[in-house]
Amino acid sequence: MTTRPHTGRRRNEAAREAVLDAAVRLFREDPDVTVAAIAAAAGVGKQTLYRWWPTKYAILLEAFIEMGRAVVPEPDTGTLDGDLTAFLTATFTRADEVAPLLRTLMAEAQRDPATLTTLQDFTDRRRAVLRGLLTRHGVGAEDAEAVLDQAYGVLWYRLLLDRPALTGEQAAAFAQRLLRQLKPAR
Amino acid sequence: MTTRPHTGRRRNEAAREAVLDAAVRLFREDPDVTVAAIAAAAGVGKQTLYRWWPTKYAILLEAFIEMGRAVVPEPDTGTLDGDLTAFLTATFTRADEVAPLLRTLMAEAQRDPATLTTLQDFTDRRRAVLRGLLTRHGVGAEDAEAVLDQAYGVLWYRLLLDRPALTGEQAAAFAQRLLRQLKPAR
DNA sequence: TACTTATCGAGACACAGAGTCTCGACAAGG
DNA sequence: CCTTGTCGAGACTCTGTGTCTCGATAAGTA
Repeated sequence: MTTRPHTGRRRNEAAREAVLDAAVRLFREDPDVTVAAIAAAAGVGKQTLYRWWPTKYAILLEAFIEMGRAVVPEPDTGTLDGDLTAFLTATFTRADEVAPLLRTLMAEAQRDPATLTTLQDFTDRRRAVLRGLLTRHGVGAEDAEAVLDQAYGVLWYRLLLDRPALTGEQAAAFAQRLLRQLKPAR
Repeated sequence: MTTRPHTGRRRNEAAREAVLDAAVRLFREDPDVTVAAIAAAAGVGKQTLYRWWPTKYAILLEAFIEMGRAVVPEPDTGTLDGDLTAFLTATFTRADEVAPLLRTLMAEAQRDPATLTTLQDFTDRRRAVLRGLLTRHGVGAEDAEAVLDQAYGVLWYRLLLDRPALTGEQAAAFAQRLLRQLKPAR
């Protein structure tokens, strides 16, 4: 079956960006924004939202993933210690800006399987970056997975319980702890 | 101002327990149960629910806290290694039973400040138990707090992203990791 | 140019669930 | 017996979701 060539009016890219923008802005202040409010803020009809996204959370998720594409720290200081410290301090200190969005997305993931799947994909990609950093420096697979769980575990745990994110110093100390627990064998 | 002695019909304890029971049972299968469904399952009028609880999540939270009162493992094997291993294996392997309830409560805590506060209290009490275990064996405050964050961080992180809870062996290995990262000074 | 197709903003609409209100019945104390 | 507060039950309002329809518009095709 060959795909029929596209006909008709094309999707309005400006409208798409206005919607993503409005969603991020409004969700930041109120996790319970209405679809109508997002549409109004974007200067768009409600049907335009439902044409392209299944729920308002799918809008937020898409916007968030596009935002995150730019901000993936991948330090290369030459040492495991230096790279891990740089990665964790950058990750933790930047968490506060996006905290309300992440909290909303994680909450929605608990009731909507589709959101959960997409959020899992997102977290898996973040894990992959840190995993690459670790294995590049010779950390074994078992050690690496444990460090991943602990690093992102602490990040999300504090985030969701509304505890302040780790400061730069605390994140650096955390990195030292994680290094100290690696299998002595390596 | 003295409190006026109570008059009128007293609260029906049987109804209260039926409501808590029904809430736990229904929330387990569907995070989006309606208030009407809980009332019907408990054989109770909706107004009875609203008279005693502000939201359906408050019902679940109260039921959950009562449940949890019975199940607080506090091992005493004599060694830090033994106690921590026992505590973590018990905590992680029992997490699956209550996973759907915890996920629902954490999700609600992201939008309702009152639920967040109560959930914080709950998690603080759990932290206190593990903290007591650690300090009893001479672990320093800084080390202890870091271990608490990591232990409960990993638990919640895997729970909320719908990853399988750690098995007994994995939890034991996790305990060893945490011990290995303690400040060498002690 | 004319025709076709799919999008656009806007708004009406149906539907579901939260939360309030009222009712007559009932239990406990004065 | 009288007052008070709870009980189960159901009607009711209100808000937000999601669908449907409308005329207008943009893009490709004949």
